Amino acid sequence: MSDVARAAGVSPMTVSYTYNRPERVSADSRDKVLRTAAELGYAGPDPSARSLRYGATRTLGVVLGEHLTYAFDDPQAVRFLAGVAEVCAERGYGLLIVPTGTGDEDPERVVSAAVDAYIVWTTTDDDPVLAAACSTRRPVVVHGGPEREGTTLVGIDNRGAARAVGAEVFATARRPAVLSFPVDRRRDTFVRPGVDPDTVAYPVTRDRLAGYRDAALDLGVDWSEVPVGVCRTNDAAEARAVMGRLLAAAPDVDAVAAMSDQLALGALRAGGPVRVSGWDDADVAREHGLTSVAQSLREQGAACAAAALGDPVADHRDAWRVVRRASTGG
Amino acid sequence: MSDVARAAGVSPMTVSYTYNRPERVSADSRDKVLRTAAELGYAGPDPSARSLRYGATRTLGVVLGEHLTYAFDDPQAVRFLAGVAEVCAERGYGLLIVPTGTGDEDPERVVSAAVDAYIVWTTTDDDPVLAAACSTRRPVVVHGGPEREGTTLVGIDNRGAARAVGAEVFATARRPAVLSFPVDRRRDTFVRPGVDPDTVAYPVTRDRLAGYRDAALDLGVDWSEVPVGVCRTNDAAEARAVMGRLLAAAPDVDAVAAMSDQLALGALRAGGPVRVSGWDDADVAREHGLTSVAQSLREQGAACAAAALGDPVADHRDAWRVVRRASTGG
DNA sequence: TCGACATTGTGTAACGCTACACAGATACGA
DNA sequence: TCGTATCTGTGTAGCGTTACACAATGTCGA
Repeated sequence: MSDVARAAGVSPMTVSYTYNRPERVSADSRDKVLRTAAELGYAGPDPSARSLRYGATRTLGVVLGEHLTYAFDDPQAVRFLAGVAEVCAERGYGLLIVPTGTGDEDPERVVSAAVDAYIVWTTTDDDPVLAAACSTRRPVVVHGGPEREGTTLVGIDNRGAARAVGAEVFATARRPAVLSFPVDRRRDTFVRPGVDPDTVAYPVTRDRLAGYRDAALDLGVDWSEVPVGVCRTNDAAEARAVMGRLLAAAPDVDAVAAMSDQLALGALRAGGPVRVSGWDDADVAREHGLTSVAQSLREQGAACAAAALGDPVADHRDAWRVVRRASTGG
Repeated sequence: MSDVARAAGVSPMTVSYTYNRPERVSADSRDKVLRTAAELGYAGPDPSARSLRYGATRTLGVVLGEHLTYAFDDPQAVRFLAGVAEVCAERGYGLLIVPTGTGDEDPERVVSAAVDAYIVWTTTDDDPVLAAACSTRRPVVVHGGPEREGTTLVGIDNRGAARAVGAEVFATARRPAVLSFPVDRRRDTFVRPGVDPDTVAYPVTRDRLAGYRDAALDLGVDWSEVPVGVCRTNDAAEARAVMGRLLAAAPDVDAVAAMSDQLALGALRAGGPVRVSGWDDADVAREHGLTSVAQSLREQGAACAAAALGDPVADHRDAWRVVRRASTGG
């Protein structure tokens, strides 16, 4: 910048004003500065220096959990991101996907991201990256959970919703079952009856599991007899395989509550149970006549972004409803 | 930082070394510094200042085109992003989605993003944002096109691929048709016969259209008789509607080459033509037995990221193949 | 002719950090 | 006892910018 100033025969401040407050500078100097800048290949103030000076970066950081790679494969996460991106674009904020690799590296690294606030996608209670984000004293908005002092939480009442859809899908069942997201950071797949919600590290998964258990108890079903199939990723093909194992272990299962439409689709394809419910009411649910818990992740993403930027956010706890379709008898 | 230094009774440099070269500092001072930092709520060096000092941000910028919102709705773009994200996560780079709104605002704003390099998703020849990115003198990698002096281009030979799949889908057809992406930034939808590829502003769309025309000419079909349906977004529902209009105008159409599997799916659902081909070989193509041009956008995303970071990249021009399925007679 | 006021340009200082060169202390073999 | 090497801490300078206060000019009405 000082080169440009020298070459144009003005002071650096004039150059600065040319870019930031063009009206503060005479048309003459402005033209001269811009011409000189073009000649010298100067493309405007350096963003890092500017952020340093301003104390703000006009960028939101999104932490997508320990496996960034899964995030883009998960249509839910993508819809959520779309909501965040929408608000960012509107306000001219950048959207930084914070690099988190295998989860083994130093979580403090996340704080080396130049952002004004963090949005954290559903994670575990003990996620070190969440802790690191909080330690920066920048605003932190968490989607789904965990709830944490000093952060804003955006999400629905997963337990209540699970109970409601569970009542629907388990209604006439003799042997209900559940298809679940991972229960801890190791993301093992397994099938086991009566998984205790309290042992689940992801708050969202924990709440949904507890809600399904509520529904089972409401119907007088012994939870310890309810097989739970845990899938590593939110993927229909994997869910189908896990469902196969579940049916091998408990062939009389005739109803499955799944934590996503993708998992539910896998259950349908495994060809076993009569009644199936999903979650999120994605296109795929509509196409396959799947009973599902409708919620707008896009809206929640937008709400997270707005909250991160300091706007007051509406309570989303009741922003869900059960959509009944053929997969639970219409 | 200087506060911490003062409180811990050491110099700022010692604090700096504590974070950046812990081994350069005695265990005593290190502990003292970290303890003091924790007390004062100091969470490590400020990223902006650090970038300024280093002259690098360890962040890659991705420009998703004039309508950020569409990008996340487009499964192709998402897969591409997944590839970029993968490389970023591996190397500890952040991935910044550069805010581009309606396209009306000052394109120079993109250069106000603190990134080390830009990756530009398929855009038009005259995209002002691309120009702005180039003017920063930071490395620019373009996916798909346009080709531009001083930038790296990653992408397949769209014309060749379109010609090949066109030969397949048009083979026994009496009246071929095309379902296309938008032809310019206005993104109008329309149906018109013989759209001239040279009038198309998006290089990728232009090349594919030219390839389809090549295929038509190879079969002795008069291009000016070939109806082209242009869709605003990469969405099956919209494609179905456009296909309906196309069939209304030309009911004898019996083969459709579509520029994506989503568009092809829309064509299938419109229930008209016998032969249909898609593009990208997504899950949806496999499920519906759709002949498609297979290419790995994820790999191309990864290649773009690698190129942006200065790695030499393999040529992707021939990284495609036609997958024949039932939709063109097996 | 003078002061009040608007317009335009400039210098200083600071944003928070780290490369570099150097200083003091300690250890060790000769 | 001395020189040399190693370890640890510090000061300076500068990365590129902009807020702020001020100076230099021009404009205008009284």
